[in-house]
Amino acid sequence: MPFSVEFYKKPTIQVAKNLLGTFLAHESTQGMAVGRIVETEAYLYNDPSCHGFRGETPRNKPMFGPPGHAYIYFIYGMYHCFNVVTAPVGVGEAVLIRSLEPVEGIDLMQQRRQRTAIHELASGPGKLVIAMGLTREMNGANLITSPLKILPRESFPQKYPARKLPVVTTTRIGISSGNHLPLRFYLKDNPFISRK
DNA sequence: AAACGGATGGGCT
DNA sequence: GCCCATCCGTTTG
Repeated sequence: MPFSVEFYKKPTIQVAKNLLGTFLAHESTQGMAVGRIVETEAYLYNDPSCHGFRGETPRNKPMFGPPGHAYIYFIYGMYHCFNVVTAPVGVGEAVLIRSLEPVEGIDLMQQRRQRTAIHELASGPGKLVIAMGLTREMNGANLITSPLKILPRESFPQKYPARKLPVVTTTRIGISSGNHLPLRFYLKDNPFISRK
């Protein structure tokens, strides 16, 4: 069962931390792909590096909509990044999903990525969008009712039994403003994060 | 092991 | 016209 909207209504930094250890699942016509979220970044309305900072535009529209939806945008002419929308309607905030640990549908991910090494499949925001088969058309998708969902930490108890998950907090990657803010979060010692 | 640069196109000042 | 919330192969130390 996916999270209800209550999960996404909490403060954005809280959601960014709570997403660690949960699972992103996409059921496509090609098959099911599941990845464990191991690295996130928070983007806040009053932060110049946040797409929502200068107000709503056609591109960032989903950020200003209800929480619990996808915000997928095109970057560097070649890639897309996937975000989870947070904050109330009218407030443009989101959590960037930066890396996944492949869990299910690994053969499908390898096919989509044209790579065999497990560590290369989804250890970066552009990579995971490809591995999971996310497309531009899924921008704005409802993460509770659409084929793209987020599942709680307890969803795969045989592989990931309940335990404390130490979280490291540090600065974000690839931005040119707000660099000093402690808004990047990842699971300590996890080998699937994009960068140390 | 780290640094570098090319690919490639939409968004916004 | 410049700036990107990136990735990957190649070069350099």
